[in-house]
Amino acid sequence: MGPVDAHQLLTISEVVRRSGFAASALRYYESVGLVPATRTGGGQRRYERAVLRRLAFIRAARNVGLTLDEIRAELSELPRERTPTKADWSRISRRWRGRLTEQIAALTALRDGLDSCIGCGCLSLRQCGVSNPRDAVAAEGGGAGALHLPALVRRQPPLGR
Amino acid sequence: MGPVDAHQLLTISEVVRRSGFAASALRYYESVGLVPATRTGGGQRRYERAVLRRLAFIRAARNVGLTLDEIRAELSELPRERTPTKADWSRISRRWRGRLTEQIAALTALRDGLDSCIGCGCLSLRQCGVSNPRDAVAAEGGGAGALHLPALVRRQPPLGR
DNA sequence: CTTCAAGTTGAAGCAAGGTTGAAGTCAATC
DNA sequence: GATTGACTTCAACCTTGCTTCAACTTGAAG
Repeated sequence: MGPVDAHQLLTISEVVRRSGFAASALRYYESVGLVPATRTGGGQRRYERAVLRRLAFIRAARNVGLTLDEIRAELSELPRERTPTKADWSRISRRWRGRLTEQIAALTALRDGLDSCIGCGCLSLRQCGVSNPRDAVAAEGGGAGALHLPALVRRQPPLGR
Repeated sequence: MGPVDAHQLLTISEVVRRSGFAASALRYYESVGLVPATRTGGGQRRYERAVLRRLAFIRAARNVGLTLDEIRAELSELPRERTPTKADWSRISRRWRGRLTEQIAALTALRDGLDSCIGCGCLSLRQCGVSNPRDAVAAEGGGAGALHLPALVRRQPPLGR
């Protein structure tokens, strides 16, 4: 097949090549309503050029740590089928920035807590901020100052509903 | 039952209360060989006090982003059943520190890339470092400098291989 | 027309880290 | 001795974000 002529519609393999997403991912994205595709008479997918931008947005959002659901929400906030303005993008990227800043702060706090622990062997439930973010202990003596770890960072494991 | 007497063995519910882990998690940890428990004649779990420290270690390691497998590896590095020395702990926490520092650097780079994008609307596959870490594009014109995002940070969502 | 890479589908699988439920047991109290 | 609450096991299920498979069809080149 190949990138033959200056068609305005792209085959899935061209989108794969140009976006870096796997074909299976593209199909999956279509199935969950993230990335639209039209079809040929025979049922093959044809993508508009605009999906490349959409995919770039998706990848960026994934890098920032958003789930596909969250991405869907953000995408739906961009007025359907008018090219996003700088104001749109600016609003969104400011939110992402805040999110990243939070994550950074949390990790930094964790690392600094760790620093203050090195060599102390204090890894005790009651006293150590690194093992005891948010003071999950309740009774058992007055808790020392606990490291507050925002959920964003704690979110690394799926958490189980 | 309750924390009746100064037994040296703890029931599962006491460990739940004092560690903050769910009982189901404790059972799971035992099943994967992370946290040992003895049994009463009737088959109920009894925990030694030391497991509280072990659980604290596990929580701290989870916070740092280790998987249970990695945690098992680190725990096995601590000589079985001698109380870890400060040197042991220091060695480990230095590793964790490095890991956190990497994560922080990656997030910071991502945020700065975002900063340089705000308002530019440039979210294009070829040019935008935020959407194009590691330059996944191959051909299609000379790629601009791409943000290198270590896997560590990308790991926030479960990832599915 | 033939050929064959490229495309299609739906269901199932994987990875991690648990949770939930059913069905039954233990232990301490009324 | 009966009730109650804490505990047990085991298998099945959950979530996210895809990938893989098998079996078939399209479509463009020769």
